[in-house]
Amino acid sequence: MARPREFDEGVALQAAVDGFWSQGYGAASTRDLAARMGLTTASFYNAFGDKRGLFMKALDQYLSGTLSQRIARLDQLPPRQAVAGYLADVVERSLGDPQRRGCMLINAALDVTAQDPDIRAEVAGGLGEIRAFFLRHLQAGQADGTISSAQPAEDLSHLFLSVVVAMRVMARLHADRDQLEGMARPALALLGP
Amino acid sequence: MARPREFDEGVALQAAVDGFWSQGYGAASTRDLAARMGLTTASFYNAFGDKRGLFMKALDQYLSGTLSQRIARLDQLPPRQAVAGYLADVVERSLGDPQRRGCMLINAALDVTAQDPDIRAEVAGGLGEIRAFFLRHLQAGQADGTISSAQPAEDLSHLFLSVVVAMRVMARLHADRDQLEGMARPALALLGP
DNA sequence: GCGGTTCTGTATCGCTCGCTCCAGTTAAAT
DNA sequence: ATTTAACTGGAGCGAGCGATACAGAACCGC
Repeated sequence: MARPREFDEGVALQAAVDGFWSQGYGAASTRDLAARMGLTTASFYNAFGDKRGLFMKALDQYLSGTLSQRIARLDQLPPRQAVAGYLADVVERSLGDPQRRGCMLINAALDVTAQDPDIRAEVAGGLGEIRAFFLRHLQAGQADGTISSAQPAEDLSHLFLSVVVAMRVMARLHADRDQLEGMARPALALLGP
Repeated sequence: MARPREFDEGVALQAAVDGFWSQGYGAASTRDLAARMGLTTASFYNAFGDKRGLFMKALDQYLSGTLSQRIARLDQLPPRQAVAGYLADVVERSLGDPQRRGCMLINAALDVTAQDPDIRAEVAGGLGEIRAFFLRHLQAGQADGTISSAQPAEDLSHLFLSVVVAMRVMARLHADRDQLEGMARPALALLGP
């Protein structure tokens, strides 16, 4: 019936993720985003609505890509290794990015976008997924005795989430490996011998 | 020699702190800031140079006000109470702010301003002060036996900093008391009985 | 190959941004 | 009282912003 798109929506969206990730919502201009995505202004607005809509789609893509993939991979491990593995993964990702962009989800939490209820809900949902991952494995580990039950799994899951969040913030400030691993060590000590 | 200022620099600067705090660096326009501060554009630039300069002065004011005062107050307490008191203080401040602005210092860490080396250094310095506070009291507590020495004070100080950072991030997402105190409880458990 | 529909490319729109300029005002120094 | 230097008020600069308009190009079903 009509002329087909000349670009791949998924590829373009990933370029938008990169743009928002490294520049933040406010600082990423629609012109720059469109250029990164290889689109003209018209195609940009035609395909993605407006800047806010694009951001929400980009956040979706980030969550269902980076985050969900990591969780799925670590879910295969025994509880204790899954928990420790998540922290180790965050350290490596943080140190491995020369741009020190941190985590798009956590960056968004402190961005102005957090004043937008829809976006705030999506960010809170993403962080909730991370906490649910920790809670799931902490409970499993406490059930099979590989993780100490001295602290409630609920509380521990909050603590592990807070370590992840803080690592990502510190990573943006060019924290080194000692600082990041220093955060993780005492938290992991709570899991018991 | 000349006409004196009609405004108080400290009062105006505090208004700028509020503006940057609630809106962030990028989203706070010079027009809005000047209006909050009760200044015309000319006086604004005359007195504070430019937006970036104002932000750095505002960050200074925030650090030497809010942060240093809290540290000075808690330094009077015994080590264990000082550490626990800091966390309790952050919880109350976070929940007590109806705007949920979090902490200006930590907001700045994830703002675009963090790409500016000078600002990043100042933010890192502020966070370093918080960690130094924890380290000081953790070491004192380990020395007098009121705090467990099972974990190195260095590592613990990183963990407590990460709890503070994460609390402030979560506060912006309207986290409730359970979440914030859930982060604190296991961390405090590491201090021993 | 033709009609209809959706795409692309470019030229803007109206607005706000950070910042500057300058005439006019004020008050200390002489 | 005059000079002089700093401050005030407000207009306005160029640039960039998010978003739109519209003409033409490309493809599908027929």
